[in-house]
Amino acid sequence: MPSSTVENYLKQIFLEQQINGNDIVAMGKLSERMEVSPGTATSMVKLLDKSGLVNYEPRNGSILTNKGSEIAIHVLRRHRLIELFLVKELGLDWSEVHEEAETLEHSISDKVLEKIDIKLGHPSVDPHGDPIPSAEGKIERKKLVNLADCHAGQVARIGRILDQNSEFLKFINKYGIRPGQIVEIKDHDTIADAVNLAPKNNQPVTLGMHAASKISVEIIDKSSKNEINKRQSQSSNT
Amino acid sequence: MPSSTVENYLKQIFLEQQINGNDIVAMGKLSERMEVSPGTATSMVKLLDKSGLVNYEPRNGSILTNKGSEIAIHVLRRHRLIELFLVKELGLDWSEVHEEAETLEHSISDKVLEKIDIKLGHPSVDPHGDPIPSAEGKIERKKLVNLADCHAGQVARIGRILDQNSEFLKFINKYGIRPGQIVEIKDHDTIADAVNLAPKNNQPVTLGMHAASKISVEIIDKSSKNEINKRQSQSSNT
DNA sequence: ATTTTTATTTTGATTAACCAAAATTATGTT
DNA sequence: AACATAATTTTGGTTAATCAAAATAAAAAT
Repeated sequence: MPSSTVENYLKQIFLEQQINGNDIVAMGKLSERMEVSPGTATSMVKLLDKSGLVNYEPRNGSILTNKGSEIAIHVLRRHRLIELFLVKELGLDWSEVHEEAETLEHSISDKVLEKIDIKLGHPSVDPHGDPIPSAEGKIERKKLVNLADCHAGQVARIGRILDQNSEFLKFINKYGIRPGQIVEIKDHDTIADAVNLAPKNNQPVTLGMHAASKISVEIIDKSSKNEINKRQSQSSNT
Repeated sequence: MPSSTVENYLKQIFLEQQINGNDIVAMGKLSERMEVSPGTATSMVKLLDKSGLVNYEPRNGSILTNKGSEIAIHVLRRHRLIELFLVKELGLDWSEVHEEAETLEHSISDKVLEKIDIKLGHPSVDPHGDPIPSAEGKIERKKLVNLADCHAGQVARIGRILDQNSEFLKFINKYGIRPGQIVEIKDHDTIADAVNLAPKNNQPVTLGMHAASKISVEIIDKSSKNEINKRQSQSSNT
């Protein structure tokens, strides 16, 4: 049974792989994510390699094995189900559940986890819009696009909020912008550096491009002129 | 912030004090409860003494300070609220929640704990009938009596089940014997070495004296069989 | 009052995680 | 190519929690 430290290393490697296209993860990046000294990360990764959880290439970095990946995904499942549970069942604010889940993800048994999963009706996304892996480890991956790259006339579903900042979350939530919500892009003005969007059943709201770039969406209706989406939507946290 | 190891030491000392009349706890007893070698317990207790959580008398034993007691009670509150939550909200069986709570009691934040407390309606006993300390650390202490010492005609509320054995719990549960349940003692026969009791809305059951001694109750009506008992309202706590 | 038994403490070692700082190797720049 | 910079690994050391086995002290039995 992996310690919670080991689980965290695997999780961080996994998350980093997610945004770098499954490339090998540099020791610097890992030690930064884990908030430990580089030397510590090195010796840890050697141990993980020895137990067959990562492949470690000295002077280069490390990448998860299947076994390591499985564990990481399971941790992520726990984390995200717990987050949703805390919001939906216990009424915590979505801005505060991340920290809570950070510790609970290592102490909840599979038995309790599955009860939670049932109670929530086998949900597929957590309160930040991050996908919840299935019990079998499958992650439903949607092609998300940055809101700042959308065009006027498009209809989209809010996917993920990339900024976990509590103030930001409260702000957008107030205007009806939250994962799952359908919105229509009313206007995208490069000169004004702003996007105007109307969440269904809500007043339209105008966001500056910087704020818009913290929100990634899934395009439902491409009905406007077609262009290439350049900005990548990346996940910041779990 | 005390480590979960420290929390466990304090909890075990507290529990042992409870049953030995707040006397000093011998190192042997502690090391046995903690399932560590005697030497380990000794060195740990020295540290606890240094941090003002216990008073350690070499060659004699240790006893909690107020500070240590406060922490122990808080851990117990967490443990018991979690147990009840797992049974009531997530539908786990009361025979399996003890183990789960054993780890969760160290990782749940006070914020989440209070949400759970609210959701459960500030309960005062856990699924085994053990009292749940209040947020302020008060423990409601009822005068409980052994079922084996009750007399025919008495009406009592099941208090605690002293045997955590899963089979036993399942058995008595099947016959409606569980904490909070009101029962009437129909017969107490020393010769037959048995007690016959009728849980409200259930068939009467006969228990051998040994089994009966694993159940402690709170006497509600001391009247012997010469009086008509008026029913009082009961809570539907399970 | 000795001896034996039991309880407790000490000693020396181990393991998982960590750090700081020195040594090494790659990378980038002139 | 030679030097400077950045990333990585090594080295030596720390802390919390543990154990086994030796040493000591207290309690019980003879």
